[in-house]
This record gives sequence, C-alpha cells and structure tokens, in this order.
Amino acid sequence: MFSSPVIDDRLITTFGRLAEAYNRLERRLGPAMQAEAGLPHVWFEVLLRLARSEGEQLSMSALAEQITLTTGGVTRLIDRMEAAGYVERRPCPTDRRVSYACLTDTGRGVLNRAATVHARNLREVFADFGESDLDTLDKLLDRLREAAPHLAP
Amino acid sequence: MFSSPVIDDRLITTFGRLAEAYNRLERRLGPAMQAEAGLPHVWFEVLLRLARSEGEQLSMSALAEQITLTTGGVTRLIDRMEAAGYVERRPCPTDRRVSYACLTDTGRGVLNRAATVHARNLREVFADFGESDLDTLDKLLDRLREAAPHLAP
DNA sequence: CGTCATTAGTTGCATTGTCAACAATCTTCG
DNA sequence: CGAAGATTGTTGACAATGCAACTAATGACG
Repeated sequence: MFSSPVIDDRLITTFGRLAEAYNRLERRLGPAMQAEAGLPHVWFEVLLRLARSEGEQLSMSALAEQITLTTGGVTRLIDRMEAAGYVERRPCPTDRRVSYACLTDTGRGVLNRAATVHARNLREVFADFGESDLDTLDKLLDRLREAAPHLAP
Repeated sequence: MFSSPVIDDRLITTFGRLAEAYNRLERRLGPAMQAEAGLPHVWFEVLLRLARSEGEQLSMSALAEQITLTTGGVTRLIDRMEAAGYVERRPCPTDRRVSYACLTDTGRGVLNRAATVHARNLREVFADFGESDLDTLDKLLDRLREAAPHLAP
C-alpha cells in the first residue's frame, strides 16, 4: 500500500508544519495568558496593536485587518472589551462612518502586565533559539506574510 | 510619547509575526479550498492525516492531538464528515472505548482532488521560496513544534 | 448640485469549537 | 478477584466568529 504522490507534496507538508507549530503555541500560551493575566490572547493582541499605533487608536477595519478577523467579528470583540473597560470607541472627526477603538488607562495597565507574563512564557518556549535563529525566522515569516496580502473584493 | 519597553519585546513580536503569517495564509488558502475543492480546510487536514496513517485510520484522540482540537471538537467534526461520507467510524477490536475514524473511498477521492488544488495554490504563495529557504523554515518550525508539546493533565 | 457606486460599521442567523460533566471501559494493585 | 483510579469518547450549555443583508456616510462624475 502506497500513497498518492500529491498528498506528500513538499509545500503541503511545510504548510502543515506552520499550522501545527502555530496552533500548538497558541494552545500553550493562550490559556496561560488567560490564567496568569486574566484575559484572552485575542484581547492582548488588540491591546498591543492599539498601544503601538499613533494615538493609541485604530479604526475598526484597520484592526480587523491587523488581527485577521472580519469587521463583524471586530465589532463584537470591541463590544466586549469596551464593556470590560479596556478600550473605548471614539468617533472620527473627519469621517462620520469610522469609529476608532482607543486604549484606556485600564487597558494600558492590563496590557503591560499581560505583556510581562507573555514575554516570560515565550522565553521558555523559545529557550533554545539564538539571535540568529530568530532573525532567520523573522525574515521568513515576513516574506510569507507579504506573500499573502489581504484580499481585494 | 513612547511605549513601555515590554510591549516591544523581541519574542512577542516574533510570535505576532508567526500568528499573522499563519492567519493570513489560512484566510487565503482556506476559502480557496472551499471554493475550488468544495471542502473546509480542517476537513482536508483530517483526510490528509488519515491518508498518511497506518490503515488510513486514527483514533479520535490521536486525531485531536494531530489537528490541535479537543476531543469534543473532533467528535463533532467527524460527525459532519461521516454524514458527508468522507470517513467512517470503526470500533477498535481490542479496546472498546476507542473508535477509529477511517478514510472512505469517497474521502480518498476528495482528498486527492483537494490536494492537487491546494498544492497549486501553495506554489503560488511560496513562489519566491527556494529549496534552502524551505529547508530552513521546516527546521525552525519543527523546533518550535517540539518546544510546545501538548499538555499533561 | 444630484445620482450612483463605494466604504465603514453593525446586526441576525448559522456554524464551529470549547468546557465540564458524564458513561463506558480499561488498568493497577491490594 | 475486585475496588479505585485513568482514559476514551460523547453530550449539553455556551462563547466566539463568519456571512450576508442592512444603514449611514462619503466620494466620483456627469
């Protein structure tokens, strides 16, 4: 018994590796963040993106693109985070369609605590990765990210 | 205005890159597989794992570990795939607790078509990756996968 | 200006997955 | 043997997300 050649395609296997690596890390670090910092990993990702943005705010669609969710998903995510007091919505002064999600003081505090925890956990996972390994990985991932631009409907 | 140092942690950024790269690829290739081959990407992943396994079958928990889902999730996933006729459940002759998900002829056919489509799409995404790039990426991802073993409750 | 196409965000509905409790079965060891 | 503990898979209740339809606002262009 032997397998059809196409299912052993090199790229299928590589992509499978990528999925497995990411999912395992997520499954390890996600619950850890929830347990040790009290917030889901997606929330952290949102807070982080906001903190790194001009004025600590991003429009809903910009956020959607950055964290790879639909705008519908982001609406509800921000609903929850706003209810928790970590972000707040602000209208855009020049375009009344857009609304910004903006980091609150509470959100900034939570983010810093969570980032500390997260960084510590990551150091454990990446324990045997040297600087050059990380550089190489970063570059490859960047090329991959650029190879899959978001869609143009 | 400057950011708290911890949110610019090297590893946090690298992990963010991994997430972004994976999610973008998934968002590009997932819908493509659904549109061109008529099945969700997770289904493909299941069929692929089964096809690569001894006897084209895997226990529910083995499957859960391979595709990074809970056993509860796998139960329902296999429910749907069995209803579609792509897999079938078989009792294990030596342990009556375990049940195997087993590839059907239909499933094998679907898998081969889907794999062809998938491989073609992947070739597009990985267009400017050479053999040595892929080797490097594979090795790094493997180390990462091993660095995050599944949990021991 | 006025109309038409485009864009941003929200919402109802359906789907998918998790979590925790559970039943059935197996294993260990007194 | 037989009781206690582990392990496998399923299920009910629930949370999160996608999709598609919708509203509101903007922009393009005759």
